[in-house]
Amino acid sequence: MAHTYEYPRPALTVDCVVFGFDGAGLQVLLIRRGLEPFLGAWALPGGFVHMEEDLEAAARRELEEETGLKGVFLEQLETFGAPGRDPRGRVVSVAYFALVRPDRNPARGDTDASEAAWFPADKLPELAFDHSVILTTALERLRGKIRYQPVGFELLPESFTLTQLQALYEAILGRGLDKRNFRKKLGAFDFVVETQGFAGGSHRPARLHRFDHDKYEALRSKGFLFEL
Amino acid sequence: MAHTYEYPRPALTVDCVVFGFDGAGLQVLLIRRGLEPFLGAWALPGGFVHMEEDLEAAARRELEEETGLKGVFLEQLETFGAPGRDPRGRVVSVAYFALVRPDRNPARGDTDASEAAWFPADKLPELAFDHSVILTTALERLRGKIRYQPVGFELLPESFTLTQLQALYEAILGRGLDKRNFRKKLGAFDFVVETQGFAGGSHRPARLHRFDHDKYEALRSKGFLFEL
DNA sequence: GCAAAAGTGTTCACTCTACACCCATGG
DNA sequence: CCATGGGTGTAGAGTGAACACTTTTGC
Repeated sequence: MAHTYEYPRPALTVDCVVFGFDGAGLQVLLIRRGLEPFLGAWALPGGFVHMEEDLEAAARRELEEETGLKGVFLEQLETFGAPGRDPRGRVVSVAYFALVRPDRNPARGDTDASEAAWFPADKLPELAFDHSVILTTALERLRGKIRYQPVGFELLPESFTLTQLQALYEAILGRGLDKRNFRKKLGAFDFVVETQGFAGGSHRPARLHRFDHDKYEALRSKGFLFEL
Repeated sequence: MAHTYEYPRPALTVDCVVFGFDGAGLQVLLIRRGLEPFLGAWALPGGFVHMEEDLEAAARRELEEETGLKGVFLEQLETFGAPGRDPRGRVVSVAYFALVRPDRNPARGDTDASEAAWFPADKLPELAFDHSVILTTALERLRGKIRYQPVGFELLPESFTLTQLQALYEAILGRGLDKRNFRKKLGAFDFVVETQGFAGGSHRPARLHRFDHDKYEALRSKGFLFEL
């Protein structure tokens, strides 16, 4: 069991593209850098991978340290390793993308620390390093993925109205959808089920629904393909 | 421009899952390891990333060094970094998948060196490290990808018969397709065009076709979605 | 009673699927 | 002339898209 590899090694980081949904538009969680380089610039949350630490675990750890988020949906996106992407030297970054429900979101409305903040996905500031590239990649992935996998539910509260769900799809896909067709298609899948609750407001209350993960898994394992 | 990061760092490698098509089934190119650990075992071609070397460049370099292949279709797959995946210590591997045309394939039928060999994708030997996991991931990705992106052409010669193309799709998707429907759908896309050539054989010659990359790009940029 | 959002069906066009026979060549 | 794979069309079912009005609630 030799201690091999006495070559110089690139440094290894993880970065997270965190998406949220505020009811109207898709949002991205950024942090303000407190260190050089790019001190004061906005950047994706992330940091160095420890020895003996799994990559996804590193992403979750950094996410919690820098934004307080835990237990979110997280999936590997792509690894960015162009020489020169970090002015300090060779740094390779494994990027993840995360989806956060608005109800378990400590950073939302966070004003005491100007360290983490949400930005509309279509109106982002300049970012440190190559983080804009990573972000664009993540957006494309999300747009592609939402069409054939039920990831959208990770951006809504546990129970939601069908109008909210439709607004989410419209925001991500960037185009309007027909209300009756949208609901008809959902009706065909039985993994979106009614709850007993209703949402309030100055108008007719909307029935709340939830995503039934077990029913979805049962269907999917039978070679079922979701498509919206 | 501090020389920061005096932490211990994981070692970084690239590994390539190389797919080929022999006219009947999907194949994977493996190499026999000449070093410990797993000496003599079959493994994915790959190796260490140099400092100052782009990740994809590293994958291409290793591919050429170990199999002689160059200029192939190559795309990043996923990064595997579980602690313990390499008995020598912490090694993180960025996996790529490659598609090679049978006509520019030096390794095919290679018998003098028992170093690289093709295996049917559904009948693989035990592999070193976690390479079986990587391979399974690559297969899933290929199956998913071929349905909405014209990657299949990267596995066929420059010009091919429609029967060959259909056989390829059937091999990857793992089910039979209707000949008339298959050809009807291709006819609707005008990026598969007739050439003047014919394939020989003891029977009626088949018209050769080719993939028109420019026409495809023109369509795709207009928001066109390929689906087979 | 009015403003605001919720909820609900039908028709038409198009796409997908199933299906069987004649054609061109080499031997 | 026969064996082998190449090449072609149609009908019926299913799916996707367009489209407008009634209901329920708070104020």
